Amino acid sequence: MRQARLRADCARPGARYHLSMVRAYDVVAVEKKWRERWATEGTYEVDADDPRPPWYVLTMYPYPSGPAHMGHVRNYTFGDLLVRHRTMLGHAVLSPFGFDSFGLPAENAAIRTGMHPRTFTDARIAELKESITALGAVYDWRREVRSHDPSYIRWTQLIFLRLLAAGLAYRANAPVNWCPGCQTVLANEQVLADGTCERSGDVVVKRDLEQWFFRITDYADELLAGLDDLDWPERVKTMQRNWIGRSEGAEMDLPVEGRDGSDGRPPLVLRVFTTRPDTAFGMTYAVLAPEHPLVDEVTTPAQRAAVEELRARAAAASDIERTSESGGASALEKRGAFTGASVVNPFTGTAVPLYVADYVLMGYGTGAIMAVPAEDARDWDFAQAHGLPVIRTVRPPEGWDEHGGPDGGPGGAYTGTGEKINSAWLDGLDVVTAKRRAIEWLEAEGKGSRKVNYRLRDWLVSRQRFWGCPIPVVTCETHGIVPVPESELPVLAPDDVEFRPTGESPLATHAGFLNTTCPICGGAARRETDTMDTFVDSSWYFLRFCDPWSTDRPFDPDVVAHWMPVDQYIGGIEHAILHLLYARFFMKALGDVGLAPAELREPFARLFTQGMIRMDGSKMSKSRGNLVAPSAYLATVGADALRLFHLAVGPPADDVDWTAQTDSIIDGCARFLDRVWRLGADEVDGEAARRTGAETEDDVAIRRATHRLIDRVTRDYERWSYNTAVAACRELVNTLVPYCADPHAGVLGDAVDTLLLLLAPMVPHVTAELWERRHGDDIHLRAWPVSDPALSAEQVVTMVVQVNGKVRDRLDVPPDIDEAAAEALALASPRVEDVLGGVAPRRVIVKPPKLVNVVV
RNA sequence: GCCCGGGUGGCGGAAUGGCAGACGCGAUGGACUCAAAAUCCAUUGUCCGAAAGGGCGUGCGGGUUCGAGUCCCGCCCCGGGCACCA
Repeated sequence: MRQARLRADCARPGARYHLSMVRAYDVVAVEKKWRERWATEGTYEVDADDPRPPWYVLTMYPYPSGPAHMGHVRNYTFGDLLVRHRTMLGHAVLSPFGFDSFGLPAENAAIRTGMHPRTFTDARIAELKESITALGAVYDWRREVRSHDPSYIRWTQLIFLRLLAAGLAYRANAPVNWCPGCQTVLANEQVLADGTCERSGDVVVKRDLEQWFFRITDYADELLAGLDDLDWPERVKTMQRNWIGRSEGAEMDLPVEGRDGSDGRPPLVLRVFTTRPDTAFGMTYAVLAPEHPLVDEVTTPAQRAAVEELRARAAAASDIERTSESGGASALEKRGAFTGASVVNPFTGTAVPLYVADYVLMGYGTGAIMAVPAEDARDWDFAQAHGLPVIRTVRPPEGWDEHGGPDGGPGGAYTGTGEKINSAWLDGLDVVTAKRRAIEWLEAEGKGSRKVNYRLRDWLVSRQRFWGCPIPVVTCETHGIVPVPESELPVLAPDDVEFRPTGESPLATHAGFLNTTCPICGGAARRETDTMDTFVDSSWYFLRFCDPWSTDRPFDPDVVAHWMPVDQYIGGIEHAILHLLYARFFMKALGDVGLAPAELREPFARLFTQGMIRMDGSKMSKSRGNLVAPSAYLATVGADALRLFHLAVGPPADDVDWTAQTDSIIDGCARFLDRVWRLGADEVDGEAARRTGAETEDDVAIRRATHRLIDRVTRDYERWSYNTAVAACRELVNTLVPYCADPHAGVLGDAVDTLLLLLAPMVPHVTAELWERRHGDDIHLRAWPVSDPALSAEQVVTMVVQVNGKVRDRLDVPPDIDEAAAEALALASPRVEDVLGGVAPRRVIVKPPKLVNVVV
């Protein structure tokens, strides 16, 4: 092996990477050997009756888009490292893998090529599986799941039916987001802030359609409260909190003037939601959303034309136009029209004008507001534009009207705290108290009540696509919507389908699929042609992984209770809201319908979001066409070096820039592994005969360095600081190489063994090979090393001596030196005496054993 | 506009309020070689100095402290999220 000279040119045409180094060992052969070993020996297959304590590591299952790219490599390297590390720590580690295999790309490919999405998808899965395995990532492949597998579809459909039975799934007509590119509706979560589709980038339009929803809003409070106890990145939790958007306030009724019922017409009241009931005395007008059902009713003939024009414009405008044209500070762009009607302020009995304006949204609260320009910036802008009065109900800070505004200009709405004014019986109170009193008054008078509102909407799950899990219901002429009996699941899409360029789902026109019979009466019925959002599949796959063999239910709750929650979940920040919120909802809902353990409320105890790979300033992705294929690296430097690169380059949570320098850094990783190889295989050039017997001072220093390394690396693994763990290992190697000139056999052997154990989770192949040569057994079944405190403790430390905060001397001292000795030693330093020049210290700060600071 | 991150050598990055720049990449010089590759050794923030040594340095301006990359206040720049949610 010493003579092995691998001239590894990059064989693939177009690959960027070219290795010109001569390697110390046959990387490709070694890595292949161990990959096969792990697979045939089932090293990482575990069962629920394993006596070791369970530990569940999960990396988000991928959409199978073909061979792995660098983002996958990075992702699965972190996950695999944890699996191997936890195993060495003595856990039974559940490490499953699967594929999120429903989705639009396969259907688009079918439209393009005529190939059935299943054929296409299975081919992509084979490629991805192959390249993930080539990284040396280990999984319990017996547990593999694929969303599109009939044995998975069956349970996804059963879950749907149970949710339907529990009232957590329902069908409703609603204004929905329609993506013309994807030819389907989207959930709110799948529409980006600029009003485009997160998948296709097309501008999403509003349509009224009958759709299926999951009642996620029933869980809004629990989804919010549950976040507090999760060991997740704060930023992800904040994003979920904002998305749920809980706000407390009150609803109250504003009687429409002249519509008290005395003229025979039914009485008319306008219900509004506000978070600031304390400001009601400052209401100077009210506003309806353009889509509000009362608009027609209240608009006077004189105003009808203007109101109609506004509504037409609002309806035509997409959300982007509506926000971009009128967003921002400019008051004049707030578009609205007077209805001609007035509403009565229940607090004052005063009538104020009622407007229609597009800055009020039908989808939130009641779609109508009381407007208080003095204490709301949007109302202020609108009031300015329409010449409406302002009544302050909170005393603004001194000088607010002169310089309280932006850039010290004139102040506008004041939304802060302060003393209530102009508010009758609320005057003199603070805002919080006034808010409470106002609500109490509303409830006592029967004019309103406390109300909590959420930004969160129910989850729209139906998709007008073919390549998804069919929704298992039929529509019967007499019985309406009827669930398919559970015994008849799964409902599978037919194979003999034709994909049209229009993008229309073939299910909608396939007579054999469409025509069926009603499970209740046996009469003619029509199948539901919508399929489920693929986020439904990914909302429970981690539960199926626990018990993928279950044939009578999706999974055994007891087995799930054994493994769940996932101890460490790893994935991209892009799922901060979508997948992670849906999966949390599913965990709660499945518990409540009796499928999952009821007490298991949260699926993922810890979450880590790794950084993405950027190239030329943008995310490396297939759609941007800037992928760097790992294959060229795997065939040359090998998986270990590529893994090491991702671990060493920086903190795992940070983004990585793929630059012209990157290949050199990867070469450096390969170089390091070569050095480890030479140490482990006793091939260090010029290595002398090894001593035995008594250990010298230098030998003990190596022992100490080895044990300190155990402490450092162990701590770094715990805090996800792999870059510093790698750096620490490199330091030891840098120390060991010169030490090999005159090594003590036992000391060197222990040092190298320790190094291999610490590196094993990071670079599993090369460490396994060296360990086998040295000891004959499998390093990955060995225990994680533990340091000897007597050896890992520092023997001498460098004490810094400062004069006025500037370092003037460094002294070697024992780590347990006391204050008096440290001070005496510092003051006796010739260099310190020199700088002091006879001046007596004014004060001496002593922090043994690290520092003495002499102040003059 | 609001809410989070972040700004440290040529580059990626280290640093429980206590030696700024660990480790690596790149660069420079040297050993080995006919030569190259690989390998090994040394140097590498910046300025002054032959050297010893010293000055200056963590986006900018203040502050707290014996001592600040780290804590506080006010800015600037970069990245991300949210954005008429009443």
